[in-house]
Amino acid sequence: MRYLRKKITTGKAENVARSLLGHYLCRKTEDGLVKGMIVETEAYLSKNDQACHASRGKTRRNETMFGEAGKAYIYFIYGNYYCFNVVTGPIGQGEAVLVRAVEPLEGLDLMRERRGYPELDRDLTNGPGKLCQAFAIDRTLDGHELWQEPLYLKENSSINEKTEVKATPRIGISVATSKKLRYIISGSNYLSRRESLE
DNA sequence: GTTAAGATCTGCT
DNA sequence: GCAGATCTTAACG
Repeated sequence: MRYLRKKITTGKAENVARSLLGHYLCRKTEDGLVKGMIVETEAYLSKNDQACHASRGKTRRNETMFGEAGKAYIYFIYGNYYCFNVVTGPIGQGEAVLVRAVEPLEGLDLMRERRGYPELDRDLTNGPGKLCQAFAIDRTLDGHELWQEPLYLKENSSINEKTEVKATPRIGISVATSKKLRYIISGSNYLSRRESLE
């Protein structure tokens, strides 16, 4: 298994959001390795997207969003939680993909410890704040290059060609709610919301 | 300096 | 299904 080719994280956020599904997110700390498969993402565009942090220009918080594709954009929200994004656009563009949920694969015990031993394994990582807790991701990793340790993307060379991807409205935003920029692996048991019938 | 809102989660009903 | 916790950020004065 190799590191994810950098070009997969480069391009229009909608396309990258779709492409990242099924690949792996890995996190190494001195406590060990944690690994999960990406099952849910959201695209945040730079233009005509009021929900995107970059839509009102560069600030100290969002400046990595305007940086190089393949870097991590991490921000703190609601007084308690971090959200993890992959920057996708060329320098100056301001687009990114929010990783909302992964399926836990390795380091389950470490995730349980960090998450306070939830009853169900899917509660380890089925939400942007939860997966950051399980993966020990915080602002110190903002701007980190995702093709090297200790936080990196790895290729899944055996993604099922028949994997069904669905696009739905994004979650938790109050503007631009009609755009279908949330992408999920249909049928996954590790999504942040139960798949609705559409 | 002050204030209001936020790409969420948890626990309770 | 819904309200409360919690505090950083950015917009405004």
